[in-house]
Amino acid sequence: MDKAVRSRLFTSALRVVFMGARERRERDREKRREQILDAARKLLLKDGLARTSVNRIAKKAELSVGTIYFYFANKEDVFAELQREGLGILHREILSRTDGIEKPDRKLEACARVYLDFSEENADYFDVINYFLSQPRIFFTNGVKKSIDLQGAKVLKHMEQIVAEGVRENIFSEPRPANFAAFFWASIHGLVQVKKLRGTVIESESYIDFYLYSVNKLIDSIRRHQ
Amino acid sequence: MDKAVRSRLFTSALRVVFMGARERRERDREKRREQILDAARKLLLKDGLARTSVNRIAKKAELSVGTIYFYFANKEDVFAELQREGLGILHREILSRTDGIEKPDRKLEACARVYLDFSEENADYFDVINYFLSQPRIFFTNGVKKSIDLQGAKVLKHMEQIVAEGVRENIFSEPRPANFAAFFWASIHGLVQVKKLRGTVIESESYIDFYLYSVNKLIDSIRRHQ
Amino acid sequence: MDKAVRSRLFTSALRVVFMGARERRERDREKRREQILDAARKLLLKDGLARTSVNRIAKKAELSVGTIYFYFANKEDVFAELQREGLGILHREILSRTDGIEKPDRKLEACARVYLDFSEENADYFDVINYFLSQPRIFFTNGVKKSIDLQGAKVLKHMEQIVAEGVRENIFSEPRPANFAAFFWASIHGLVQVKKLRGTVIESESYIDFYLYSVNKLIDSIRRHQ
Amino acid sequence: MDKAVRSRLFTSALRVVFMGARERRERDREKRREQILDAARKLLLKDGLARTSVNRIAKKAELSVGTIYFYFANKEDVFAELQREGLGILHREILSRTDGIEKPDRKLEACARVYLDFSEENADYFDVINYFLSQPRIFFTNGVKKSIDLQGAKVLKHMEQIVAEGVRENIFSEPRPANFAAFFWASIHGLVQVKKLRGTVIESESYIDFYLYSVNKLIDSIRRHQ
DNA sequence: CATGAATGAGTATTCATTCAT
DNA sequence: AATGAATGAATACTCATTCAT
Repeated sequence: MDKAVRSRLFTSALRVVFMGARERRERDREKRREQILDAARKLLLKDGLARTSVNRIAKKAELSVGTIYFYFANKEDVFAELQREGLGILHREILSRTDGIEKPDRKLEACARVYLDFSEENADYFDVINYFLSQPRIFFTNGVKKSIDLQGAKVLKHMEQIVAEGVRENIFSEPRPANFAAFFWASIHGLVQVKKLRGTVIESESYIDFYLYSVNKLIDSIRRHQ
Repeated sequence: MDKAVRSRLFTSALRVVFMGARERRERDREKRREQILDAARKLLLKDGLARTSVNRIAKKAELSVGTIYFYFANKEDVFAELQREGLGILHREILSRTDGIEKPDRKLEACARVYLDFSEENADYFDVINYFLSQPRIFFTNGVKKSIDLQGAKVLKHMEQIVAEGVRENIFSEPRPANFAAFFWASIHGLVQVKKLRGTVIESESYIDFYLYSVNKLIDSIRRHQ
Repeated sequence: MDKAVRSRLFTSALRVVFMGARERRERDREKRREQILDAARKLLLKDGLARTSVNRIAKKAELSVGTIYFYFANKEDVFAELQREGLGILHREILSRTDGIEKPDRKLEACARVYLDFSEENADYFDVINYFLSQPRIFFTNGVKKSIDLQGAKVLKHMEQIVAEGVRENIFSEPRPANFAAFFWASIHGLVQVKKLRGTVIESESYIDFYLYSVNKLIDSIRRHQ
Repeated sequence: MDKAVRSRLFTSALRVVFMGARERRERDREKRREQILDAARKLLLKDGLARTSVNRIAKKAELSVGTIYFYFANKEDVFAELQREGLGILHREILSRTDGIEKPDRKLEACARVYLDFSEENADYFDVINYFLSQPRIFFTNGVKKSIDLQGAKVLKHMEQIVAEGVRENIFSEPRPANFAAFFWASIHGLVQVKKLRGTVIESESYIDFYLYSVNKLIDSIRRHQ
């Protein structure tokens, strides 16, 4: 083996080691963030926002408080991330479960079903979203709010397109699809929130019947009558 | 005078004295409770839920902290009382502002307007209601919970009656007025909650336009089409 | 012993007990305040303002943090009290040690000596005063500042009166005694502060000589020359 | 070529290479130090002493925290350097602003004015100086302390020379110019410190009037009376 | 040489609640 | 029945410093 070869080998070996180190670090960082978010999510869902402090997150994540602040600028930032995550999942879910459906009205119904399912199957994420929505007054700084709203907007945009599609196909009659999408979402959100009152205030036989009854009323309100 | 007579006389005399004292005590106790609730309410309306602590209530009421805990088991108990108050205000407001209206559809619209107004003008009462409603676990004693539910049920019942009225007058078509009332309320609750997103997710020109647009869609969904 | 007497005795006994309790409580409160101030003073002088936190004061005083805040509204309030105390002692000291002296110029010199002595014998209190004087920018809220300044003003007022006396006796010539008093105090304060530099920047044989040399220069500056 | 010769040649060759490298390294090191001090200075002037942390210096300097600790043992060490800078600025300022002035009494007055201006215009440098001066214990390594004292001594020396000059010119009468310089500086330092009390303790119309009134009294105290 | 992740004690202040009197 | 002193854990966030890589 001559010098040149040896040198080249050495260099490449070094590169591998260095690349590996940098990559590993990056991966470690991502892992730490996830570790923190996991702890935060668990606490939030177990004890509620009020009792989810940075100190408790740190303890749960088996990290120091300082470390939390190394990875996140704020307590706010931690929760914002969780909300973005949740909205992302919701969005993908909606996309995949409206994909095979032809008729726009069925698509809207599917959206509503996905929302209810999401609130049950991803109860944790739903609660995070719900938490901030039902929080009295502002909690997020503007920048963070914008970024969350953007994720939320994706969901709404999808519904809006379904409505527009229905209008084109002469199934729906609605001059402002965006408005209806917002209305639709606000309503099903309220309906899902109210689920916990079944048996007392909501007397209906079964909640799912009540939910679908309501969703259909919502869809009917833009259905074109011949 | 024999012993028995003397005894009876004595007992009845005692009763008179004790009744007076007991009644006075009762009245004093009620006065103190009111005094505490007054202070709590004032602080709630001035500083919001988060900044209304027992210590501050005590200072405001010119009583000691210990006294607060003599009359209320918890901080939550104080707010539970306020929530009942809030629901009472909402109920009376709805009654009075639907009173002069003839047409059931206008009445429903008025209900929705009252709800929005209440969330703005009595923002702190609204927050208290919302706080306890979006809380996952129950921490009220059964009696307290029942009494709150009762107040809430009154509101729904009133809406149900409006729907039933509309059905009788052939303006609405709805086989289950109670269901629709619940749906209506859940929807407008969601719509009010979503107000904080105006400007980002809710793009509509003005929130009130969006709100009324939505409320009318809701009412349209049970309107009889000729 | 008849009933009336017994009743009166009982009442008076009760009063004694109650008075005692109230008084004892008052004394306890004063004792606690002193306890807190003692701890605060010790820490301030040992570790400096920056390291004198409420938590440390509490630990030193063997009390809980909450208790500190029960007796003082602020960290600021604690230190303000210390400063007031110190200024009070200084004032009394100046009064007593200028009392027997006839000549105004000797009186002023005595003031300066008291200030130096105070900085040595009550080094702790002097340091507290000095600490806040040498603190960059504001530390106290307006109300507190006013109250401290009032104590300080007493000291200055006394010096001003000495100057005015000297003017009346034709020993001093100074149209604005208040101005001179402030100047005099500022100067001797600076001189005392600079004591720690003796041996390096201040080369003079003995510090006390340097101090008296300076004080006499100050007094000479208003002495009437015949 | 014997071993010894080879060795000597090798050593000298090495030295050449190393000297170059060492020098470059030295220059790099100096550059890094400067880079750190620049950042520290900027933060100090922008946010004040309290908010200038090592982490923030590192961020500002676009270096890692570790690097700061490679070049400076302490946070204090960084500020010690800045203090030297501050004293240097003060010295140069005094030199330049007494330069054109003829009369020694006017020169002294100018010194006093420079001191006041410095405390205002270079408030943060003044704070650093004051901070270390009013600190009770020494925490500088001897070398650092010496170097600071030297800078401070330069300022005093200059004042002493002005006094001596005045004595020679028969304007001043002062057997110990060094003593007076120290006295003068201690006094104006006290006067500047006391500025924050204007409006309460210092009642004078305007602080600057009070300051100049005082400075003139100081100068008068060594002025030869004919 | 340089990095930057990690630490954990530290900050002032608030809080619901207890309990001896 | 009422008081009010006392608690101490809790809050979000910062800091100087260390150390493996």
